[in-house]
Amino acid sequence: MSNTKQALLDVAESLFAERGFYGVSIANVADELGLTKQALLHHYGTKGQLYGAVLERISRDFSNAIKRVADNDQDPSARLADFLIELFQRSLDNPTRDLLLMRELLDNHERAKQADAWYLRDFLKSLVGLLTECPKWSDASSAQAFAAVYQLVGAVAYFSVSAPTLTGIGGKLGYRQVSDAFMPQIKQTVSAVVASGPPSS
Amino acid sequence: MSNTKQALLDVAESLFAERGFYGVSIANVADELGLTKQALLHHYGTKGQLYGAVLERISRDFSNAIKRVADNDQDPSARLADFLIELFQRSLDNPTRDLLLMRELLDNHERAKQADAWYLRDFLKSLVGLLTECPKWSDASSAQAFAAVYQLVGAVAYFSVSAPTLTGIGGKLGYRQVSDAFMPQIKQTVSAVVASGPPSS
DNA sequence: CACATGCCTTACCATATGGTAAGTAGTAAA
DNA sequence: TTTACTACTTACCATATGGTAAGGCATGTG
Repeated sequence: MSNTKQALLDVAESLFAERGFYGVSIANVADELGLTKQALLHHYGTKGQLYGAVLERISRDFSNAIKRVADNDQDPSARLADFLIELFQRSLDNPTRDLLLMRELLDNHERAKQADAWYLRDFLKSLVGLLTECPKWSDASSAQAFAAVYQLVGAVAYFSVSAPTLTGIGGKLGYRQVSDAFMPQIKQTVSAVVASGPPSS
Repeated sequence: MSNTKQALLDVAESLFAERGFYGVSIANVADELGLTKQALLHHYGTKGQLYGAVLERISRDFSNAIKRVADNDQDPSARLADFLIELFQRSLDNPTRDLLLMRELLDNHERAKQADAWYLRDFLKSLVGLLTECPKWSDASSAQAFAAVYQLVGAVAYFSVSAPTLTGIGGKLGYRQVSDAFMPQIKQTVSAVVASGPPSS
């Protein structure tokens, strides 16, 4: 991949995350690099293809990260925690991607519905698998395990995209404090969920 | 408020939730009612004002719901659960609003940052207040309480906006099962959080 | 040298968009 | 009957947008 092509992808990822698909014109992206939009169209045939390339790269990075975590072999509950902490760390390191993926969840039901293409699919499958390996969860239905796991993933994703707003409300210091408190809190919740098993109906 | 004005607001809310501010033109909204966009501009001077009116109505409804729950006087942990269940119910009843508010969280940091205008502000304040009234949380920092509460709110909001995607993946039946499992799970997590207090550092 | 190929530009275009201006039909008060 | 107001409409416009067409320029390659 050429240098410009890569640079266009970077800019596009950042702008799409910030303002969404409709909020960004291809001219906006090209301008950022001092190019014309036709230069962009030379590398990526249409706006849709550019957006697709952005998603594809994210998806690729995501699967790699999953594999990395999946390869360690502790007990299920520890790996469960590791998975979620990996997710959380990635969110803190690269919050723009969470923005973009959240937008994708809102906008593109059609694409998201194709389970194969959905970036979270393998991740959730791994998590549910790990949870049902835990003693208290061995008899839980997959729907129960999924609900438990999705609750945790959702908490992290929502917190991540809230960063700008929370910073605005609490100031940088306030946000920092909450952010510091969030990670241990999630860990503790994971432990509690693992330890207590599915809710008794 | 005139009949048409109300109808325009309804359509706008639904479309903005579905496609976002930039994804909807005022002509789209007006067309839905067989009107011209100038009819819309007659009632709401600009597109931005229309969007503002949509948010304002949601915010109003939201505060009313908060007051309703705040008026019952059980013990803190039960009211905490009530608050979150109210939130969850509202989400299930009216998922489009969650979409719209999530978009607002992503798009409009400036508006969201004005704490006064942020729809969740009072809600979160109530929740944090209730949590710190619980015995185990009396010594927790406000950042800790906020992190704990935000985790729960985020879980619910994220689940709500995931509905279309989850339905697409698991089918209507699968989504129904997960959705049924989600509410008890959240309740249990609330209990666990309240009971265990902030994580020991 | 001729010629192709990759990267980019200027020109151009059809369409959509938010918004203004001006006017029309109906209704109600003076 | 005039006046005024509400709820619209048709006409129009400047701007932005995604995309096409065609060409320039550099770097190889035969």
